[in-house]
Amino acid sequence: MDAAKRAQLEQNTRYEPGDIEARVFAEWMEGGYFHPDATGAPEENFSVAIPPPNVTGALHMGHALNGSMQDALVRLNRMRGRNTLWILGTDHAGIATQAVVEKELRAEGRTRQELGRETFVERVWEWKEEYGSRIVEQYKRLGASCDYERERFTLDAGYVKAVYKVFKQLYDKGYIYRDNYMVNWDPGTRSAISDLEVENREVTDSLFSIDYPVQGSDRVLSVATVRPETMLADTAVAVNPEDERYADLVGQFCVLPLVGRKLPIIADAYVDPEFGTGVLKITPGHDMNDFEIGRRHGLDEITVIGPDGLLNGEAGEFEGLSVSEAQRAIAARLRDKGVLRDEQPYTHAVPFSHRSGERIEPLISLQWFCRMEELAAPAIKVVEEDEVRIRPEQWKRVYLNWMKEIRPWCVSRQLWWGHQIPVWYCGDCEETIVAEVAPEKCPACDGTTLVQDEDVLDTWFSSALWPFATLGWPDDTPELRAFYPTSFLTTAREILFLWVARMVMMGIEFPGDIPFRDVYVHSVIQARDGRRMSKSLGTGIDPLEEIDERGADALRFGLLAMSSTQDVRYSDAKVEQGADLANKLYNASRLILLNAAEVESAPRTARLEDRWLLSRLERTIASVTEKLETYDFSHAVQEAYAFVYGDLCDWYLEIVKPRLYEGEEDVSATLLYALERVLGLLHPTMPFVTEELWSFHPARDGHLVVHPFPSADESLFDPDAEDEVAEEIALTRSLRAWRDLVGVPAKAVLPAVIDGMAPSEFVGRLSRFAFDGVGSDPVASVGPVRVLASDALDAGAVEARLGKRREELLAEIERGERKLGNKGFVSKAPGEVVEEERGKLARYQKELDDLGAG
RNA sequence: GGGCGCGUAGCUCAGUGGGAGAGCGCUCGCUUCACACGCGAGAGGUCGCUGGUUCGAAACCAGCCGUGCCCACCA
Repeated sequence: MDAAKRAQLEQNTRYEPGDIEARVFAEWMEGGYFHPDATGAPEENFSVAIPPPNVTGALHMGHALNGSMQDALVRLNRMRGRNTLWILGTDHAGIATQAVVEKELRAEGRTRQELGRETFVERVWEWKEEYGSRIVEQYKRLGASCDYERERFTLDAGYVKAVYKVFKQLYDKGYIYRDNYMVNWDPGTRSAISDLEVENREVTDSLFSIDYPVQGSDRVLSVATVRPETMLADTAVAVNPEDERYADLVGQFCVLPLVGRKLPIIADAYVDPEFGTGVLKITPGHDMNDFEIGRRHGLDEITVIGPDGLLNGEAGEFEGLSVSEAQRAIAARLRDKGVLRDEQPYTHAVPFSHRSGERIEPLISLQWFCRMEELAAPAIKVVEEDEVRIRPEQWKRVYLNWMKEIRPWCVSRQLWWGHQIPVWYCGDCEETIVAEVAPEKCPACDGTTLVQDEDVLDTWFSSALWPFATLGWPDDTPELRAFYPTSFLTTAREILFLWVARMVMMGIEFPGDIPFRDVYVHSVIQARDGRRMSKSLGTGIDPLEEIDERGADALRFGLLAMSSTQDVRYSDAKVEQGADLANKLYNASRLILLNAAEVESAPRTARLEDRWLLSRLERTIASVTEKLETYDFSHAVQEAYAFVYGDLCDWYLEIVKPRLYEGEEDVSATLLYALERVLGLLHPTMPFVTEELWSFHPARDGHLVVHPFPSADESLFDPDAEDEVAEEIALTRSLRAWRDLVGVPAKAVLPAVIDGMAPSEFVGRLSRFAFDGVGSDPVASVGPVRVLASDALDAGAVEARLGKRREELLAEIERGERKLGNKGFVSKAPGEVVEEERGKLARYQKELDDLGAG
């Protein structure tokens, strides 16, 4: 350590992450540590594809947690010498990004329609160029060791190539098809959205009962509906085939009130005879179930609600009304006609758009779909057989249940921002051409009036290719050969279906191998009050503010420590704990580095206390490492914390201070060794402070980021030393507690004698007892220690403490005797448990005897 | 309607068959020459309720109460 660095350590008594983090990160980037060569095989390499954040986004706590977990494993493996690649990039996020830019346009008083498609898309690209890199910069603040030189975007040229190739191949296999089908229409974005983008909310509507007269009869069928406005599109009335009440009417007709249309009365098992009157009006144009019933029975499909959410020309006099206006108007008309039999409040689940928040309008429209059964089959198999391991285990079942009931995926979106569907229609001969690149002319008629499909693909269609498209697929790139399949994926459970499942399917279908070996589904960090962290609720906590305030290491430690298999509330205390740990490491390092003799960092085992520390250290390394490897981040970091605070700082450093100040070589070597290993152990989770401290370490031969990760040295495990020192520590604590409870002045050194073998020197020093046996009569016992009378002792307090201890012991002895007096316990409990109980009883009995009768 | 969780110290959470733990907060004592973002000590819990299994239950089983999330085509 040169003089300047030494002065730096001497002067600053606190760890200040602010400037250090930026400097250390710059050193990593300069060193090129995050940019591996594309060499080696995937089995020996380590690679991760980051869940790509939306370009519209800013780093939120979900990213920060997810990033902390990935970085911990990426750094661990990089330190282990594996060729390690962490790919990052952003997602074009069709709807979300288009919405942001449209909002900007609105503020200028313009619309995207005024601009036209081409200009609008250019405008979104400009927006992306200006703001799209913000989130990547924010990942750097977190310390994420991604390969920033291999950044990808789901709309960059190579990616488009991959998407088009996939579309074409799926089309050629017959999986992708175009059909008039009922979709979830979002009037807010005026686009179809997939089932997964729909969220159901509890809503209280009115349940109307409307009388439909049976033709040529005076009977009426009363039907219940929450959507009378769709009755204009009714094309049948259905009853359950088993329902005897209506058996005679099946095959006859009703008359649709207000419209006068003849509606066949059909029988379909979907109808629940128990619900309402057991009669269901069928509106194939505006209800998902009715649509399916309609297709089964060959019913007409009438559309009365347009894509704008307004009633169309089919609605006659109601044309132009909004859905809710139409509902009121129609209900009023039905009331006038005396056919509105009943109206009741009714609470049920109603689909809403996850995107716009508007109520979904099921509409029939011409869309592109992808059938999923064939793609799902192998994706089910690999998870069932644990080739792809989903952890925690419960999410494996959730994945499989969903996959086994998979439905066709509506992949087209009526947007402008995204991958425009690679389908062209010939204006001359009506040929449909699906191609990976825009065709020059129609292959059927050589016509050149080709028009590309207006729609774009669902954003998740391109995200599904992420793990391999980012590595250069479909080209046979060195990256693909070296890093695919990737090693693992961390994700929030909300995108298990939306993204993870689809990556598995596409990975198997295209590059021909699973996209990752392990999927770890992490918990969700909620706001401090237990609500969802969300921008719109105002409950979000900004990771960048936390980093500014307490440092990236503190935030990373905090997030990992609070993470769990269940959702948890954000805990400032855990982040604070991380900041405290960084400061503790810094100060422990100061103590060691400024005082150690000039020796080589190495374990020295001549002395008991050193063997104890080394054994504790190596066990901690083994345990923390094992927890990191099994995604148990929370216990990993908390265990490391406990070692640093407890074993290392509270005990070992206090025990060896005299030796350290003397510049003794054994303790210097051991401390340098322990520090080196602790910094390495903590580097994956707290990279900045550990890298910074490493820069002061005499053993340093390069950056810690590529220093070998410590591997537990079992030859240093020493159970005897651990037991022996643990006992001495326990004795020290009892002595300190006794002093405190008896109210001995803090500085007073109490004379005492001790039974049996003399304990280590530190017991007396750290408890401020002098075991030299001079003084008067013993006045109290603490374990094997006889405290002698002295001026510092208050006789009354000593007596009170003695009495209290006696009571405690009597209670313990009673408990032990009761337990050992239980015949069932003695005969059925394992022998060692019984023995342990006997031992405890004997110890308590002895302590009581030593205290005297009082 | 189905599925999955959760209910442990004032707060946030660990603990999954042998004497209740951590961090924060609280109380008391320490300006001890690494750190007052510190050190030492302590108080605080019939482990949601009721039954059951067991020599032994916070943990396993059943029921109930409370609470959260996911999935779902009963109008």
